Amino acid sequence: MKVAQLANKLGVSADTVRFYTRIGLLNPSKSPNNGYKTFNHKDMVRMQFILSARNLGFSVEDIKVIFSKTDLGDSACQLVRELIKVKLLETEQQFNEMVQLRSKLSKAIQDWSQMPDNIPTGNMICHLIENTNQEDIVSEELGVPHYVDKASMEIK
Amino acid sequence: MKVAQLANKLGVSADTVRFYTRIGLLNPSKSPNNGYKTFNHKDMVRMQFILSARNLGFSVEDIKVIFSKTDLGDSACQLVRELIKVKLLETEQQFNEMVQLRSKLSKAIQDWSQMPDNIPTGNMICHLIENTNQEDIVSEELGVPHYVDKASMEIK
DNA sequence: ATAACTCTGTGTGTAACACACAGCTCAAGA
DNA sequence: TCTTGAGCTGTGTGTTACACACAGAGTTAT
Repeated sequence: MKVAQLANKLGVSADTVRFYTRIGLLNPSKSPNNGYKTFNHKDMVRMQFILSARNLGFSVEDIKVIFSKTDLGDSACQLVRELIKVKLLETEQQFNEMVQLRSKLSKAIQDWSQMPDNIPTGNMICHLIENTNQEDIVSEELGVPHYVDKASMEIK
Repeated sequence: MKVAQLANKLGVSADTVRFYTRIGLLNPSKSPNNGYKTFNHKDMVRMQFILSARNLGFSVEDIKVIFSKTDLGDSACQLVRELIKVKLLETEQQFNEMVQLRSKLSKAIQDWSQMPDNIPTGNMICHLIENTNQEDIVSEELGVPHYVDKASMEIK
């Protein structure tokens, strides 16, 4: 199999396949006559693994570390279990940030619909943004963030 | 005010101030004797605006566009209102992806705790990851994604 | 043979900074 | 006055996971 064939088969771009090869995640053999990369079944399994892991949020670096074990014949299961726990924590954090940002945005859209269009002055560039943030600071100081979506905090 | 003074005052790094200057968001004057950047009150207002806008999720590019209006003395309010609507849509999308990822991760952690540590074979690198994704594909085909957190879909 | 297409490696761009570095400036102490 | 140490400067590179561009070589169909 050549680059484009593997890429089509797995629904990714040829550039993606080249990228993973370039950084050493894939090691296809090279055709002796034209130098083209040649992928066999094991390479495809490897590529599928990469895509599955990326799908679960593993970074390319994570995958490198995983391969460094499995390429020695060792099980990566324990490592994978540890990595995914870290991933979940990171995701939780990002999730919370998204919730806050989302609330902030929708509140801003509401509030701003009532406010006039002001022209910039020496102290104020766009009062919508500048005043919005004033409020945020006050809220944070009081420990009462706006519009926190409690229901979305639990994992199901 | 010099770089570090402004940075300290607003709680960011000196590199951040230099970065915004480098890309043209800030235009401090230069001290004629030593070439140091010199920030006045207007520069500080500008920097505060940048930080507030970034806080609301505006990109540096967005801010450039906003300044291109306000620097001509025009109101940016309407533009800002439009930009934030786009931002909210993007955030919604990312939020949904986070929810799905989070569910996927926590489900994987649960499922994997029961599964053995296998050694890689020619067709399987880490059965945890490879089997997990099989399930995902099935779910998507059936249109029944795992563990979607309905409560977190509404904006409050 | 020629056109039309695919493949190759390599280099650059993306977002928003962080970090490094060589060299200049400056205030203070000995 | 000299030195020391801190702070400043611009510029270059690294970060993530690819996408895109490009010149040149290989392949396929007519």
